[in-house]
Amino acid sequence: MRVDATAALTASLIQRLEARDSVSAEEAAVLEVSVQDARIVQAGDDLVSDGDRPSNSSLIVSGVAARYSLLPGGSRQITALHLPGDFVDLHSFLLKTMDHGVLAISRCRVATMPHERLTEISRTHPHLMRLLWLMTLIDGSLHREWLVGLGRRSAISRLAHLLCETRVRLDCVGGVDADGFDLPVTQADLSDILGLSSVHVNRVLQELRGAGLVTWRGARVTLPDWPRLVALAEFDDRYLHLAREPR
Amino acid sequence: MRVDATAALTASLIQRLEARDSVSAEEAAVLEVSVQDARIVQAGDDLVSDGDRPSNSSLIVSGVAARYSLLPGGSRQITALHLPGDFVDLHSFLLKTMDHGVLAISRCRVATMPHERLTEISRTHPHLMRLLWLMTLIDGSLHREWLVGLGRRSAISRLAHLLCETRVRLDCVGGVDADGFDLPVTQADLSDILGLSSVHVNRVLQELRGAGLVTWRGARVTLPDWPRLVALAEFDDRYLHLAREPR
DNA sequence: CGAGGTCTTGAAGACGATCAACAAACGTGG
DNA sequence: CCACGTTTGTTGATCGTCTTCAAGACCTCG
Repeated sequence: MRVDATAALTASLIQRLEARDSVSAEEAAVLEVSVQDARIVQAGDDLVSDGDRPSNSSLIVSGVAARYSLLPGGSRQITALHLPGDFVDLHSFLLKTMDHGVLAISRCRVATMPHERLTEISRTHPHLMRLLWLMTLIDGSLHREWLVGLGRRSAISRLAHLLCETRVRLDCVGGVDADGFDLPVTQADLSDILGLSSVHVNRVLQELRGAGLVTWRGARVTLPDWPRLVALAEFDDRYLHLAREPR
Repeated sequence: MRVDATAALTASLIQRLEARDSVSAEEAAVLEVSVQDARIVQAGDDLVSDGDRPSNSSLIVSGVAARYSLLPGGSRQITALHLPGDFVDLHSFLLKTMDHGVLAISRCRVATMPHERLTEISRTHPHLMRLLWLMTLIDGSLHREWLVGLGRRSAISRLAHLLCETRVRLDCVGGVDADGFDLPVTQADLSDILGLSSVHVNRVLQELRGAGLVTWRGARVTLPDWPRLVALAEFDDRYLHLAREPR
């Protein structure tokens, strides 16, 4: 399904890049003309599937998506959560073959950039290309932080950490207001992110609610006591690399 | 400490790159002149520390290193194991500040490439730069596979998987012979890789030994029944992206 | 030969999984 | 707008994997 490209598709992407370095008008223009083809992906559908060899990379314009791997036994592990402005499969530009899938957690508006344009950018706009590289490096940094969580954090602090991380990431693209933010993720999804059973996610979430650290009704999340949540999560946002500096 | 650069410092790196795409003579030469300054790092010492802002990136010439994060409570999670030919902190080129440390697990020979040379390569040799980007993307791919392991695999299959992965990766750089390979990693190190206690690693390792899947004396590892080990680990090497194709 | 690190073993207990049943919320069509 | 079916969330009981604590054996290397 196609939709009109009314609003700038690259707005959130550029916001993300601008949080790390300055983007010249020319670079912004290059992105603008390279990112096209907005489409809607329904919740539960794959943006890209395991084994695909995409000829373009997908940029989330709105909605939430997740990278996931399925094990032979049927269990699922989500390895990343992607928000507006994220290039979910930028790595397929060089990796060529997808070794995991990406699915829409909520209804997503998705735009694409052809891989030939990326090759071209690598020849003509080295700095812009370094910024795109940087985005994949930050993905890696998130992966490492999740590894620390899965390996060494308790269930409750893992969940608290995810909420802290998501709040900060959403804040970058204007997804947070005074009341909190929308996170259209089920407890079953959460369990596949956190490496827990959905029953345990439910119990741990109730603990956080009981402690007055989280409210979560429908998709609406509020974090009434940020400092205590950060302390419980041992959250330190350095790994998000939010400093603006020449790259 | 400095050592003479007798053998080519970039041999393993180029071997790794050549496993994914062809490297032109000129590109190899660029790497050769950019990678310098071989030094020895003793086992247990940091190659790079959390918080550092390196002005060059470190390439492992020989030995084994690990990326790790320390939690406030003192526990440690290892997020990657690095072998000869790995650029352990290539990402610091763009991330600028290290958000984790890299330590020598065994005595390592380490060479470095200045970040200015990387910037230069990004301007003058876009294809070579894409290959370096690719190396960081493969790191990310390994991170995701480890996430799947920590989140969804049992202790025994996690350990089996690590052994499969390490065998294949070492094989790429000629680190495997008919008898097996050297993996100078203690059970305590293993426990920080696998997110387990060292006691449990010991027990699980004995299970693998008992099943005739692994022998491990000192640093020497052999895997007498590869097919059964692969099956137990549910190991599928696609995520290592070992196909040679234009990138 | 001694000393520190590494490996091994046992016992007890915690954290989270699994199974099962039910309640609540949601969305879809009548 | 309500009825209905399906998905999502909640609760209880039981079970298993892995942790923790502790002590002793083994090795390796100065």
